[in-house]
Amino acid sequence: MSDAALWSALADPHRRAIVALLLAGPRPVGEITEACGLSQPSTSKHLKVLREAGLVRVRQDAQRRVYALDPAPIAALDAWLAPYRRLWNSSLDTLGRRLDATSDDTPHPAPPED
Amino acid sequence: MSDAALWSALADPHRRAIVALLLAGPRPVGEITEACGLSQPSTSKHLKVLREAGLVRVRQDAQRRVYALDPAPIAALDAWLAPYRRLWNSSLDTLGRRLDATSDDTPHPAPPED
DNA sequence: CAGTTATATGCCTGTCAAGGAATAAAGACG
DNA sequence: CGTCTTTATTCCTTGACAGGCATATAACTG
Repeated sequence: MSDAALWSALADPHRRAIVALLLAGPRPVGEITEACGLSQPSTSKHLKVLREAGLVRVRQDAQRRVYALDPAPIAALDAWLAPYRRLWNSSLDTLGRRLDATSDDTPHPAPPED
Repeated sequence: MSDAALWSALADPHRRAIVALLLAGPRPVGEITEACGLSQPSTSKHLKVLREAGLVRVRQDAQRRVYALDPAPIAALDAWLAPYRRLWNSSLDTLGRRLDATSDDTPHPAPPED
């Protein structure tokens, strides 16, 4: 529940690396271990945290356990920062100029899309 | 710099509370202290972390220090989760949780794309 | 200047999380 | 059944961090 688990899970750089790796597709623990340069027990522990935060799901394949990303909690993150997104959108607008112009929202659809 | 500072700053619930409070507008330390039910030194320390993560800026007003949200780092967060957002958008599509059987050499071809 | 308000810092302590080594558990396979 | 493989768990140690208290710093006031 608590996005507390979500935040603290993603607070760790190794865990973010795992999540980023799983973005490319499901992986068994061994591959995650190697790709992230972690020890096997460490990987298992991190995966446990991610699992309990709901960020990953496991599928068992023989002795292997294939971990896959569950994007739902990240959607929660997205929801969390939604209010802030509005804020920085407007602050991009009024970068150096503070015009108390008319309340006519200038629809400035110039997305600096990179 | 490193979003490491950003993540670890936001990992703390009190700090998230402060950030959420500042979303409504700039506040001096005293108000933040009271609104979040923190002690004054604790508030100052949290604000220091937020400051070093670039999440807040200070403006000095007599003896008071008015803290305001800086939305830029949150934009970085948004950029971070952009790839995942695509993922959960598409997973909304495939509601019926189909776990792909990528065991041996499943070529993993065309998704049923209806 | 002394005194007062508002905020920041230092020190100390308890707590919690991470990493490493060893080991357990579960499945495959001769 | 014994063994190998893959992953999870336990124990232990260490380091980081938050909280509380006292105190320092800065700015205003008289």
